[in-house]
Amino acid sequence: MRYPPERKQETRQRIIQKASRRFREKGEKRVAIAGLMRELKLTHGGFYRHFKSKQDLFGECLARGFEETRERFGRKAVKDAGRAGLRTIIEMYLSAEHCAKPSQGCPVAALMSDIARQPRAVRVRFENAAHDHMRRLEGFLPGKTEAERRRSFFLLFSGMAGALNLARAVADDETRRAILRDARQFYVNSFCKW
Amino acid sequence: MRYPPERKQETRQRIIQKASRRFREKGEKRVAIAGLMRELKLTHGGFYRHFKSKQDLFGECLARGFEETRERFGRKAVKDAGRAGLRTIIEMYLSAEHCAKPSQGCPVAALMSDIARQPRAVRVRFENAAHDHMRRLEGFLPGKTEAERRRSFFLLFSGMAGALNLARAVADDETRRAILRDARQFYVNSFCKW
DNA sequence: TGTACATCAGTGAACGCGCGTTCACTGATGTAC
DNA sequence: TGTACATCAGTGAACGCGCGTTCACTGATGTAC
Repeated sequence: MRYPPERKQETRQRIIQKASRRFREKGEKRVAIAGLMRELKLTHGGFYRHFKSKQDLFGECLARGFEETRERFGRKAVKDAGRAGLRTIIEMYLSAEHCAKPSQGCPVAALMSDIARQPRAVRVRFENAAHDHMRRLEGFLPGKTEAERRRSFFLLFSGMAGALNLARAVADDETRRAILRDARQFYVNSFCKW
Repeated sequence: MRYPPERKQETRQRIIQKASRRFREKGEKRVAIAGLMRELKLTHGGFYRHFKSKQDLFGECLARGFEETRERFGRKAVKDAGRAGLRTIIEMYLSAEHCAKPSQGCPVAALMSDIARQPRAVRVRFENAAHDHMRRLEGFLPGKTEAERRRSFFLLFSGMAGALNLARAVADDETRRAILRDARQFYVNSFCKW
């Protein structure tokens, strides 16, 4: 059936949104196209009208993941520019809530090792999305030059993503809370004092 | 055929060693039992004489991964106790070489997001292996009490694992080198000055 | 305004493949007598 | 010392399932006349 012209873009965006969450929740390999489309009340065949391949979709989903995270965490931070905003961002990033909901949080934290294993084409898209993400957070980052802020961004977010992942990996709740608490303190101390 | 009694343990260890490397290289989902056994010149059926399931093997492999990393990185650091040794460990952990060879390096860095998605039983084993790893590195860690050293350990290694993963994820060689260089500097500054 | 045709998002069967696990079997070594 | 039997690491076919991708088809809407 033919549908109104804006419908295709809508469907495409619905697929990306759902997939982006599923990927962050389950990992790249554990999300299946057919299951994904079924969740959207579509059939798997139509998928290839929107994406070249599963990998292509995965690439899109990384950028989308950053956007979603900004919407979730950025909003509250925006009222406080610079240092205070950064503190808010760090505390939200390393919160018990973000830890408990990988599907709605930072794609780097949720998909770190998956991304590292992707073919170059996907990693190029990841790098672009990460750079774009950085530019949108630049106002919060310590550093006088762009290069310094870039350095802060990569250090802070890779470190926090590592800590968050470790917190997700351990089995004991007390250990998990301790990891998050210590990391909040450490990253606030290290990055909110410039 | 029946084999000499020590043979079974040998085979078990051979499986763990090969699997541990394959897992770190490809991720949990992309390693297949049959392929793994074929690499060892065995057939897949025999696998279940040694392990209850693939998950069971994965659990074993995490502990083995830590051992291997200690053998690789610890040896050079051992001559310098404390601060100087820790600096060596940090520089090796964040080296271009470790970055390029996930299969022979830290299992946390290689499998971070995979571990976070495992069922509780596997995460319990991971946590135990991580604690054991910490105890063996305790002599290098800053902190007066065991709790302080534990805190240092989790902060330092989760942060470094995040940075290493990010370096592996980006596509551009220059960006990768910059991430590693900045991280070496940051973690040496933060942890080798107590 | 009405009619014939083109478009193309979405359908669902099918292809070819790989995977984790089970199971009846093999046969060299260990053990009981 | 010699013989009969038990053991069990390893074999390889089979089971049941899921996956990414392709493709002929459908049919409501858009377009040309």
